[in-house]
Amino acid sequence: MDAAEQHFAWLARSFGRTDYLPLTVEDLDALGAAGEYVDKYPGTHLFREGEESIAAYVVKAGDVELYRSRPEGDLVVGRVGPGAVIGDIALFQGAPYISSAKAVEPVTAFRLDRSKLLPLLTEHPVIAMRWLVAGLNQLEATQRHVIRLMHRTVIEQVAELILDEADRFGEVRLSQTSLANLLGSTRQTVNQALAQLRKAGAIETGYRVIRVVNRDILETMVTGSVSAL
Amino acid sequence: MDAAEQHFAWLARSFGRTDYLPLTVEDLDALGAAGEYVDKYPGTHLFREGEESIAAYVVKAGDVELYRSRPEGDLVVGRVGPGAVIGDIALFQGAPYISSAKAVEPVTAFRLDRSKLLPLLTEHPVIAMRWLVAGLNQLEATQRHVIRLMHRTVIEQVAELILDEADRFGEVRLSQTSLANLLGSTRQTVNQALAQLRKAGAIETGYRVIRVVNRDILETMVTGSVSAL
DNA sequence: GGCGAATCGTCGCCGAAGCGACGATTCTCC
DNA sequence: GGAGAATCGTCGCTTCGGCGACGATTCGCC
Repeated sequence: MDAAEQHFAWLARSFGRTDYLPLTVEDLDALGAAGEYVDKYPGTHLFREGEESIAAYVVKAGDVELYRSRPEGDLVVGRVGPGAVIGDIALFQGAPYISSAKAVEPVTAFRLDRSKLLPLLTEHPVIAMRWLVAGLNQLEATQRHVIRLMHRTVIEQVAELILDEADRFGEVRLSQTSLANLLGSTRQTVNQALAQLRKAGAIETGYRVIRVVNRDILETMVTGSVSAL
Repeated sequence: MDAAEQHFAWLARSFGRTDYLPLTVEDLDALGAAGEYVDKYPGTHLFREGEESIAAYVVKAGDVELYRSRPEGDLVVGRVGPGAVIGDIALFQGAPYISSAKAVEPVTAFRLDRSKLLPLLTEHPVIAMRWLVAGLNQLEATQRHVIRLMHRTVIEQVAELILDEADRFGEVRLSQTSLANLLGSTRQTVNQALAQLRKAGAIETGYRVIRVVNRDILETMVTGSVSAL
């Protein structure tokens, strides 16, 4: 295992990961040579809506929020973590970025410029297919997002989001305002839902943190099939 | 131009169409040889949620409705037309179909089996990239769907949907029930919105048809940036 | 330790929309 | 052309949630 392989091994593990599409060392080398790492502090942008699309990014660490600006306020269309590819839609359409990407944590991403990306994908079909799989995964997540938003009360949405976002300590480190943005709701309404869940003994709330106390209660709040992927 | 090329020329025109990814005759031949045409009557399924994913489809003609079943009722996650690729998410994930696909008009689609698809994409990078572009277009449409649904009154949603779906005669041939499903709303509420638009002189309504009378009024109903792609 | 900014907790009001109900209209098919 | 199914038009009731407001709590930083 040479240096490059080790350096980019995370790409092989997380980016469009599938068992039937192994990345060779040559693929990884080519990928690594076609871009460079960028670090972003929380609150800074990888790109903004309306800018000319010149690069796509593969997220290595940290969460990125994708949102679109509307006259009435920003609208979060997704929140993605390691392994996700962003900015590629606009890139392949040859159009300006259709959403803004903001780091919500310290983010490390791998940046691929348009000029180098197209030849790379043409010459390395496996990378193109990995990219495809990553895009389709994102599509699936967005469809789930739609489902989560439709025909459900805020308390159901909140319960499901907490189950999804809780880390291994059962904690969700988000302000209630961010939570509300993710659900397309308001802080006040989300707060009321949290109050109900708190009274039911399902969670505890604190400053920028929600702790899961009783997972079962949360799961029963989510009507219908919880694990119906 | 030989027979095969002519026969599959629609693929080159509609499927993940981009200027920088021309399909060669060999590409088209390979694509044509890897699958077969299927015809579906309105109301019949191309595949159903939960079934093992064995094939993906490229729609040639007609509209297909993608929906997921929930205990509370079906939820339409998208409606796609010619050029769209469906069923590929599950296929590449190696998981059961995550949504059902139902023909809402007479549909002709090109069916590609899993076993033939993977080698095809690996050997024809341009096809893989076209596929990728098609997937990303779908992702973009789904994001727009999210935006259309969030923080908007039903009348705004209805106005926008009518503008999107109207054919060249300014007619939308959908029952109000289907329309409501597309928007995740109810028939009654949609009907009320249509009544308002009718009183405003923007549309006329009939049995399974809505005629656009005054496009400008509709556009002013859609708050914010109409053409902000 | 103190000060300003961010976040949380909670009201009350009101418009939007889901839901059930019922009759009128239109289509389809025999 | 007639029967049954599908669709449309419209009420009224009720709940959900957006919105403004205000005070309490917590955090970061000097």
